[in-house]
Amino acid sequence: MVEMSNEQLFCLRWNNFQTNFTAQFETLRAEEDFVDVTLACEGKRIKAHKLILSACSPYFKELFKCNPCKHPIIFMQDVEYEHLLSLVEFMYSGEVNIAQAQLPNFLHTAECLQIRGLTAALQKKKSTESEKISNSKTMTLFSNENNTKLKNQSRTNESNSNFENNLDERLPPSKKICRSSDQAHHSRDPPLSIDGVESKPGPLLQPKTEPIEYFSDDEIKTETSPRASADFMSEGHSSYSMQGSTDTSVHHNQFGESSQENTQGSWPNRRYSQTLNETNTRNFSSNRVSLGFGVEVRVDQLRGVKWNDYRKLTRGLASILFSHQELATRSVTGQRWSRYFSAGDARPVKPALDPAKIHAIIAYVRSVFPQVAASHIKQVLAYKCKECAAAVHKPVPLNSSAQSI
DNA sequence: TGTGTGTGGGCAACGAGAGG
DNA sequence: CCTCTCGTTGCCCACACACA
Repeated sequence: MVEMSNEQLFCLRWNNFQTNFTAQFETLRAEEDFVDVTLACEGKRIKAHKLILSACSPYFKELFKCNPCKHPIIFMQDVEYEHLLSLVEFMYSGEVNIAQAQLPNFLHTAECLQIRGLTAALQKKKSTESEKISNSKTMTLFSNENNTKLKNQSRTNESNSNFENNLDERLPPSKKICRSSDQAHHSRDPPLSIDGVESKPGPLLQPKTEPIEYFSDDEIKTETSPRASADFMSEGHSSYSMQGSTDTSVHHNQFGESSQENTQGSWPNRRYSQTLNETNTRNFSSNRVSLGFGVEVRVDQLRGVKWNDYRKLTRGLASILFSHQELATRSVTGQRWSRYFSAGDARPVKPALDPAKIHAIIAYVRSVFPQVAASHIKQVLAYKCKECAAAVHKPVPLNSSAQSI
C-alpha cells in the first residue's frame, strides 16, 4: 500500500496527447496560423512551421539555425511541388500517400532534405536490394517513432508486416536513389536557397558546407567552412527576400499610395511581392531597402526600376548601385578577358565590381525571379558593363565638345 | 569536357528633334 | 500632325579562353 502524504506526486497523463498534438499542428498548418517559413518551388508556396520542419529534418534545422530570419523563404529548385507538399504533409501527420511511379523521386527528395523517417527508409533499402517491386500503384508512407513503414493500401490483407519487407518490396532499384558522389553533381539534388541565396546541398546534403552558388569570386569561394557560411547567412544577410509587402495595406503604409497606382510592372504593384516579403517590412520605415549582403538602396530608387523582366530589374539595380564610370571601367568578376592575348591590344584586366553589390543584385533578382539562373543575371550585368564602356569610349561629338570649350 | 566569363558585333526598339 | 533621321539603350549570338 502506498503511503499517502501531502508531498505525493500525481502523474497526470493525457492519454491522447500525441494524437491531439499532431492533430493540432495539422490544424495550425491548414489554417496557416503562426506559420513562420515559406517553402517555394515551381512558382508555388507552402507555408509551414520551422519547429516542425526542424524536428523532422536536421537539414532544415541547421538551415534555420544559421538563418535567424523571422520568416525565411526557401526556394527549392528541381523539387516538384507535389513532392514537397507530400513531404510537408508527411512531417505534420506522419504519413502520406504516394503513387508508386512517384516514389523514387519522392524518396530521393526526402533523402536530400534528410527527412526523418524517410531517410531511414532509404538506409534500409540500401541494405536489401534484392527484393522485387510489387504491382501496387499507391502506397502510404508513414512514420512510426523510430522507423518508417510502408503500407500498401491496395493489399487489404496486409497486416503489420515489418518495415523492411514492405519497403524492399516496393522501392525501385536503389541505383535510382543512391547516387555516387559523381552523380550528385547532376542536379537531381534540389538546390535550396534561402531568400534567394542558394546553398546547394551536396550528395549527402550537408547544409552550410557548400559555397553559395554564385560566389564565383575566388575570395568568396574560399568561404566554404560551416562557420563561415553560417556567419554569412546570419549576420544581417538574412533579408535577401523581397522587402516589399504581401498585401496592399503595407504598400499603403510604406508608400502612402495604392498599389494599383503604378503600372508597367514597376515597384509597388509588382506581382512578385506576394511570395517574397514576409520578412523585413520594417526596413521600409527608414525609406531604405536591404538587398542583402549589407547593400541597401532607397525606396524611391527602387520604385523607378521595372519589375516585369529580370533583365530590366538587373539593369535597374546595377544603375542604382554602380556609377556609370564604375560600370564602364569594371567587369562583373574581374576575370581576365578571354581574348586578352589574342586581341592584340593587350588591354589591362578590369577590376571586379563590388562583389557584395553583385551578390546582392543576384540574390534580389533571384528572389523575384527564382527560375532565373545566376549566370543569366551576371550576363545582363556584363552587358551593362560593356555598354557603359562603349559609351565612355565613344568619341565626343564635335558640337558638344565645342560647347564645352 | 562542360560551364562560366568578357567582349565584339549586329540588330531592334524607343525617343527626341528636325523638316515638310 | 506626320515622317524621317539619328542617337541611345537593350538584347542576343558568337567567340575564345579560364576553370572546375
